[in-house]
Amino acid sequence: MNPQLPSDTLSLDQSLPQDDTLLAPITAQQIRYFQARLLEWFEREGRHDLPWKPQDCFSLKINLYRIWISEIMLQQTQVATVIPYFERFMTAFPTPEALATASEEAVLHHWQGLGYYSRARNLHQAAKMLVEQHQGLIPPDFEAIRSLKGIGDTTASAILAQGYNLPFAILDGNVRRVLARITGLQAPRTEQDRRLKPISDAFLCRQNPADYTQAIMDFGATLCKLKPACDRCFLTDICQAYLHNATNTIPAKAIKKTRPVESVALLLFHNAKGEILLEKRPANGIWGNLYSLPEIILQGRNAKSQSSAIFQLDDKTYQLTDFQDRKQAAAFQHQFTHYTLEATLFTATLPKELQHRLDEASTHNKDERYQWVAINQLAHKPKPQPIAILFDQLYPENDLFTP
DNA sequence: CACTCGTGGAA
DNA sequence: TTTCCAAGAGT
Repeated sequence: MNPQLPSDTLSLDQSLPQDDTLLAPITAQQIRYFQARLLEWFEREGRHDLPWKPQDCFSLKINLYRIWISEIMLQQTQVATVIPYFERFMTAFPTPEALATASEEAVLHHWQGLGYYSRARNLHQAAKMLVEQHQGLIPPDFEAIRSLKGIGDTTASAILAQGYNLPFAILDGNVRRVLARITGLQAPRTEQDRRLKPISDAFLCRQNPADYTQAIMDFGATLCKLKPACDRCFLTDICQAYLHNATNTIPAKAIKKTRPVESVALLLFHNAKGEILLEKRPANGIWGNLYSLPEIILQGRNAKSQSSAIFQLDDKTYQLTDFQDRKQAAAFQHQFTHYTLEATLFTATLPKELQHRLDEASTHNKDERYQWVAINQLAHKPKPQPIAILFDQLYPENDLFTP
């Protein structure tokens, strides 16, 4: 027996919150009924053709690797969006070793357009650790894989449940919707997740964790959606949210916040060779380590970043007003989840002393923050999506900027 | 623990 | 059109 398995003998009365936040008490009978109907439905109408599902033509190691990659891509991202990215990624990096030995730039390039780019950077780092410490084979050990960058509680559990058929319960967006509605859990967002953890554990079908985990996610993604299809649902007779006409208020919705606006100027410089100047963005903030155009913040989204200079070389700083021949060439808006970006594109010429400094630096260091790149090489650089779209418009003869 | 981090689908 | 938010994790 694996000593790390969650307890198989937990008592419902002790582990579940049987109080007034539930519309009705949870019973062992309700759980057995839920598992049986869910697995029966999954067998008949589940999504059995997802490309990361384990296949006999792959080894255990490769099947686990594919499940891992898919789980990272699927974080906060819908299945239909992920599938083409997954196929391209697997062609480029078919094994953990291939991913570990690739450059971060190549990994980010295959992530371009998918968003949340820290996933790609963490994945690359985790692949190196996996190859070093476990020969590329994801071990059946929760703590070991949980310690890898980018793998949290839900992803670790999903990998063990789907890859090793081990009884680890997940708590993702699907499970949150499904189980909050089935049990009728009415609680604010933070308290809700704390309550749902033991509930997810209790509902897990320990005879078949792999199918159960895929089943509850398929159910949440196709029927028990944000706007649920209760008219086609097979669980309305035990769904407390349905029985109390509360599927619209369960689970509790996030508090909505006003989106701040950030205004930036983007600079388009050409040199004598017809190359343009790209900025490799810092590793931490938005679009970390992606290549964009040199940027000046005109109006920040918080009080801290009200404005910034474009270059700071030695003691001299360059701001928008230093480029007196600048001409506005384009403007666009880009909506993030948490703020709105307003960008104005300017063409300008680079002062000669500044151009000399950049030429010197880039011949010495390929990882320099500012790099001259030929137009026909732009497609190979990982870019933020709005920058890729902008390049598509500026250089329509090269139509390879967006994935 | 509240905030940060992308993009596109759905209504 | 605007708004919400999806197979979350890191800080």
